Amino acid sequence: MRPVEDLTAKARIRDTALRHFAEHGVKGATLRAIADDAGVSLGLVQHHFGAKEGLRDACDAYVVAYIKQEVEEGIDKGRLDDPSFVEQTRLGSPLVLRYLGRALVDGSPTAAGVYDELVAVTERFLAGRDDARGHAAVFTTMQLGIYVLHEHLSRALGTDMFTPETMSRVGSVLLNIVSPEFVGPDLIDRARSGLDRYTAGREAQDD
Amino acid sequence: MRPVEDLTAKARIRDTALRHFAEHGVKGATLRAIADDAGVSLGLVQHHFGAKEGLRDACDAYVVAYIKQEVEEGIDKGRLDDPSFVEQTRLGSPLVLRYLGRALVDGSPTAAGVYDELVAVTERFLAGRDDARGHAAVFTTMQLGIYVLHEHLSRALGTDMFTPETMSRVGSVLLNIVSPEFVGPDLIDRARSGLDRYTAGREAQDD
DNA sequence: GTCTATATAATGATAGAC
DNA sequence: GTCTATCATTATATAGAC
Repeated sequence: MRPVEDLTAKARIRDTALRHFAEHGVKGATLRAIADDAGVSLGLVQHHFGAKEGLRDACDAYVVAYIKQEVEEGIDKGRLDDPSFVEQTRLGSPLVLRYLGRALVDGSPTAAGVYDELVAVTERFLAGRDDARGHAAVFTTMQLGIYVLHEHLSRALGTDMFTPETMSRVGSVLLNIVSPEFVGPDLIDRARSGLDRYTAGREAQDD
Repeated sequence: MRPVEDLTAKARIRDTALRHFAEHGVKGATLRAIADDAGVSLGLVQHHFGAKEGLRDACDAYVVAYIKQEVEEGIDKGRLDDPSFVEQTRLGSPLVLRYLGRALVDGSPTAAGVYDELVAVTERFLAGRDDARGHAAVFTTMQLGIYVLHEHLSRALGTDMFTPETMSRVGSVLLNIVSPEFVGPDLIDRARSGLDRYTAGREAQDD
């Protein structure tokens, strides 16, 4: 994990904006607060990103690229078991997911595109079912809803939902709620054993 | 259904604010646009509600009172089969649910209270289970997520999700996704037959 | 690349007339 | 209760120096 001092000012501004947009929404966040928090002047923010819209676009693009890369490395290249990959995901994903959730509510076209893609993937997985699209859409929406409402879920659970322990807990609960009929019993089993491996690995690591 | 002209200006402002806050969030909505849309001056908005915060509080209070009344009449008084009650709910609920979803994201303490209450009710229902609170929290969050992300779900489904037909569709899909083990097979059956009655009644009504 | 200073616009809040 | 006019504040955008 590289220290923040190593990042260029531009990257630092973008990272800070990601946090502010995720927490307050695009309207609620201010360029001044972002500049202050990133340790630069307001002018520099404008210089690098032109307008607020430009900064938002940069955040959108970053998040899409991040997700794309995670999918490629984790699924396509099968690095889901690689400890360094898991660690990297554990650190980077919460912010990206919080940003994505908020962007969905704020009406970002880019985020809408990600949503549509997730629905399409799920629909292909459910191909042949009765109303595959409806099931894919509702299921995807419910899962994303967890990230969008992370603040409330965290309050209800008593801890930040993005901590590894609570992510395990939420994942486990999810597997109990979803019908095995729906996703297929074998997939549920695979997910459950994957979750167990993750939890076990985390506990070993924390020692 | 009473015409809008019958409403006092104050009620009209509040109704309009409900829509604007639901769509753009509190930060994104402007008092001017609300005043224009309600057909009154900016000054009158301030006169009736003092500040933006006051208007938001009024909306929060209205929504809580609405939900409370729906629960009382629908559940406590068992009017769930009464056509006039169903019709009233069908007209009023979409806006209230959209507002509630957005208020949850905007961080309204009142909305957070509603969320907590819903989790508590669900937890009592699941009492005795392993990690009842966790299951109640995740399940409640996923259901609310559907309302929060209504815009995207509607796009994915190809129609506004708050139309009666699509509400039926979503409800039906939901019953397929949730494990009978989780809520209990008898409740699933009851919900399914309730949904069938609702759908049948609606179709008869639409003739 | 980075900063300071300034201009411009939008928005919420206030005051007072009718 | 309702309006118009004005003020004050905040935020974004621009210009230009270093």
